[in-house]
Formats: sequence, structure tokens, C-alpha cells
Amino acid sequence: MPIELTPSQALGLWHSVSLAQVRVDSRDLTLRQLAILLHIYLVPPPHTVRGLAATLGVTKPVITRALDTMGALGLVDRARDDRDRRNVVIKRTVEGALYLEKFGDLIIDQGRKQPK
Amino acid sequence: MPIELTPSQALGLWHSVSLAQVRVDSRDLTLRQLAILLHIYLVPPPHTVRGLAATLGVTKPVITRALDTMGALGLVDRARDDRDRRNVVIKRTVEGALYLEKFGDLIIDQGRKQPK
DNA sequence: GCGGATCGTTACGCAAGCGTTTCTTTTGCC
DNA sequence: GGCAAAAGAAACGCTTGCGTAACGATCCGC
Repeated sequence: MPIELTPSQALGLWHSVSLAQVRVDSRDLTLRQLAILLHIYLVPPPHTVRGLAATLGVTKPVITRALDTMGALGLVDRARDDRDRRNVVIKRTVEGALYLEKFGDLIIDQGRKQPK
Repeated sequence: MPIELTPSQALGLWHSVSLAQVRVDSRDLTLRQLAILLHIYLVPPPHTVRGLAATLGVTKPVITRALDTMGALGLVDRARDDRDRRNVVIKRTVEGALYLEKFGDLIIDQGRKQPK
């Protein structure tokens, strides 16, 4: 069941969600960081630095830094892969799940409030 | 007609749009910048620095800098208010409208592609 | 076990954003 | 006219993110 949106609905939704998020959250993740976070939580694991870099079309240090930042915020965690110790597997956290749950609620709320 | 979304649809939509936007656009606006841009184009003018700052709950320099950045990208323009020359009115540009139009299309496309 | 390949991190110099504070210009009131 | 108030920009020091390049650790075929 796809989501059918008019142009005005699409941008209106993005507008109110961005606005609400800016007002509510001091953390101010970048678009890249948010994309990474969502990818980690919505796509089945395992996730690696290399895989994320390829998925986003960015370099590996970008992923490392984003994981540093979001790790410090408690939104994600890292652990060495025991089967191939060169790899790092990215792990979800309770706090990260909570963060995205709240964010999802915000989207749903703002969606309901969209006129037209 | 509000937009009714399930949690999985809401986050899924945000995920695919963020991902597509990161891959497509090198400009990488911050969430704040995007919120400002959308506000300028979706809410009836006039827009002032002070008004935007109050709307977003941020300080005035944040708005000034965002306008600097997006002005350099051609997404917005500034002009003195002739009726009160202390004010600056923020003006839309063709390129900015185009940018948001493409962004809206991207949201609609990704919405259609959402499963479930 | 050795050498090349792979993975993630770190180092470097640089650009951009932040909050606070300080102008500069303009207004409006006395 | 004179002066406090208001709007926006600029200055300051700091933090964070960027891309490129170099680096250690680990794997794997031989």
C-alpha cells in the first residue's frame, strides 16, 4: 500500500516535521547522520562501515565520524565482528530505538495535522 | 484530509527520502537550513530574520548565517524593506523553487515506493 | 608463514556552524 | 534635534564535519 501524496502535502509534511524537530531536539543531527541512523534501525543487520559507506555513496571516514558522534549520544554502538575481526558491526541501542520511535510519532502527528 | 501513516511507513518514508537526498545532492543542507527554506517557501511572506528566529526557536545569527549559506547557493535572496529599512525581507528565487519542487517529487516518489 | 588485499580508524588542513557579544543603521518618541 | 530601542550583520573563539591520504590490524591464497 503505497503512500499517495500531493506536492503540497509532501512539502508541508516535511516542513512541519523539520520545524518540530528543530524546536524539540537540541542534538540537530545532519541529514547524513539521520540517514545512517534510520538505515541501521530499519534494514536487517549486520551493518558494517564499508556497507554503509557504499549505501550512502560517501567515504568511510564519514561513517566513522557519524558513528563517533551518534555513539557519544548513545544512539548506536559498535562491536568487532568475531568471525572477521577486521569488521565492525554496528549495533542498535535502546536509546536509539526510543529516539526513532519518538521521531516516528512526530511524523505521524504532523501527518495527521496536514490540511487538505 | 490528513495523512494517516503507520510507524513503519513514517520512518520508512523518512529513511528512503533521506537516503535518496544524500545520494543525489552534494549540498547537504542541515535540518535547520531545510526547515528555514521550507518555511520561506510554504508560509506567506513577508519573512524577516527576527520572525524566522522566533519561529525556529533559535538566535538571529543562526538565521543570518543560514541565509548567507543558502543565498550563496542561490536558494534564497535578501532585500531591505523599504518601509522599515531596519528590516530585511527574505525573497524566494527561481532556483530555490526548483530545488523544493525536486525535493517534493522525491518525497512523492519514495512515498509511492513504500511497501505495506 | 608471507605478501598483498581488505577493513576501519586516525591525522591533517580546511570549511562551516554555533552562541555570545559587539557594532551599524534605522526608527520613533519626547 | 537628541536618544533609547530594535533589526540585522559582523566579530570572536570554539566545535564539528569534510576529503584525502596514511596507518595498524586482520584475513587469505599460496
